[in-house]
Amino acid sequence: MEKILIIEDNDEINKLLREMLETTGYEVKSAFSGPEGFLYFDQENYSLVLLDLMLPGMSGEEVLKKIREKSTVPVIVISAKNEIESKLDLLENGADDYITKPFDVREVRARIELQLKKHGSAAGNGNKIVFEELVLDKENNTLFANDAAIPLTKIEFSIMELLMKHPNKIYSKQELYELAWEDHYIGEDKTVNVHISNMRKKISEHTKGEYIDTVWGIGVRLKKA
Amino acid sequence: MEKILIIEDNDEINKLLREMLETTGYEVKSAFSGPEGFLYFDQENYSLVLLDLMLPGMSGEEVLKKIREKSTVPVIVISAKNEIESKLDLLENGADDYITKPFDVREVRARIELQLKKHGSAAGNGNKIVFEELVLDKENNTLFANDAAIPLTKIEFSIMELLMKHPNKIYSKQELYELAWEDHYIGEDKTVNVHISNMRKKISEHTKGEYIDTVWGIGVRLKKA
DNA sequence: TCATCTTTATATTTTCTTTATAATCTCTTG
DNA sequence: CAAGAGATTATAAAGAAAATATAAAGATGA
Repeated sequence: MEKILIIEDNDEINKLLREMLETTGYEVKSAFSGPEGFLYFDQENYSLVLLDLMLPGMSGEEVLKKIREKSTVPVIVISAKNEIESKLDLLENGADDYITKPFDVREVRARIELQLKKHGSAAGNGNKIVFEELVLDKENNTLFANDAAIPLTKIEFSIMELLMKHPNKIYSKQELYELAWEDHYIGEDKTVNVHISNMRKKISEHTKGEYIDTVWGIGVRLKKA
Repeated sequence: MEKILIIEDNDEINKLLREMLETTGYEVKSAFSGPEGFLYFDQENYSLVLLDLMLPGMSGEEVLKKIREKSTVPVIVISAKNEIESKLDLLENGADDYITKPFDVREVRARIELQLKKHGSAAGNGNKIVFEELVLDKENNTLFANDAAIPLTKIEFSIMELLMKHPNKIYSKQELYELAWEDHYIGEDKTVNVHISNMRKKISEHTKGEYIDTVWGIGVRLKKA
């Protein structure tokens, strides 16, 4: 099912959109401030984001910018007529469409469906984890780096899944071993090292920066280049 | 250091409170909607919560109720005079104190300090230690000085952790050696000196004052510049 | 057999310790 | 109170040790 994120601080409008979308058959998450919205966005994969411009905590423009640093998910901006007119450059700054208040819910629905179709419904649904240039696809045991498919073996996938689920968290080799192998650690970090090394080699053929970062004496983590 | 959570959707008021509290020496997290606030609350341990009543997404009353299902953390409600008068029963519903808008920041501070003292400041919290400009993050083995990340090695981290856990306490080199190395002291203070020196160098690139202070003939301690 | 995983062996990198020398402080003494 | 000896600490740089990287050979299992 397609998941849609609504970031809108006005309770009534938020609720209105939410009910319309849920009736239509989407799964909906509501956020009521800029930071809250971005937080949800960062935690899960959404098929589309509805974004108000006037938000407490962080403006819609900022939210859009931060989303665009990470993802190409369709974003539809919603805002008052006068706000949007001065900000038509939003479309250049990463928004895919915009809707002015007051709006007709049917129009909103139509534009959402258009965007979803346009974006090929292929994008971020269910079982994919995204981090910067990397997309881990659970269905195929495959890692995509800038759309280049990198096949991973079972253990490689387990390790990568852990790293990508919690980027920036440092995993000791022991943790990786126990979690990826589901076995007890017996002082064998060498094997882990080999897998890491192999993955680095594969990944770096398709990316600019390095992603698997060694923290000497502690472990490894996923980190932006 | 005490961490305080502000849940207030008005950007200006949020900022005002935040700046006042940070100046006073608290670590502050700002939320701008009800759900966002509760989410933060659920993720970390805070010593105190400042809660507005009129919030998008979830009312202050609801937030308070959900907080009380989980915690006895002191909550100070902030709201407009007329709102609060009709809701004096808040104090019965879990709030520890209330402040009416417009407020004097000094009064807010006084009430916060009162609540913290009352509550014994006991709350065992997460994995960051803060001292002045410095934040030691256990997750990343990293020291932040004014938000600049300073990577520490394993031993450096151990030493810094000790110093930051008990600022102003003087550690002899022997103590540092035995605690950081988990080994017995064999008359070698030179190594400790080198590590201290290296850390000072790294830190001073990002801070104004010196933090690691030598007490001649006794040892070293963490001390504000 | 084939692909994957593990082990082995060696190279590389980073960190830790030692060494050597300079700078700083304390305390004595005139 | 100033000067200087002796002790303590600071720092740079070299050497030793530890941790990790990688290639390639061997083991395992469908």
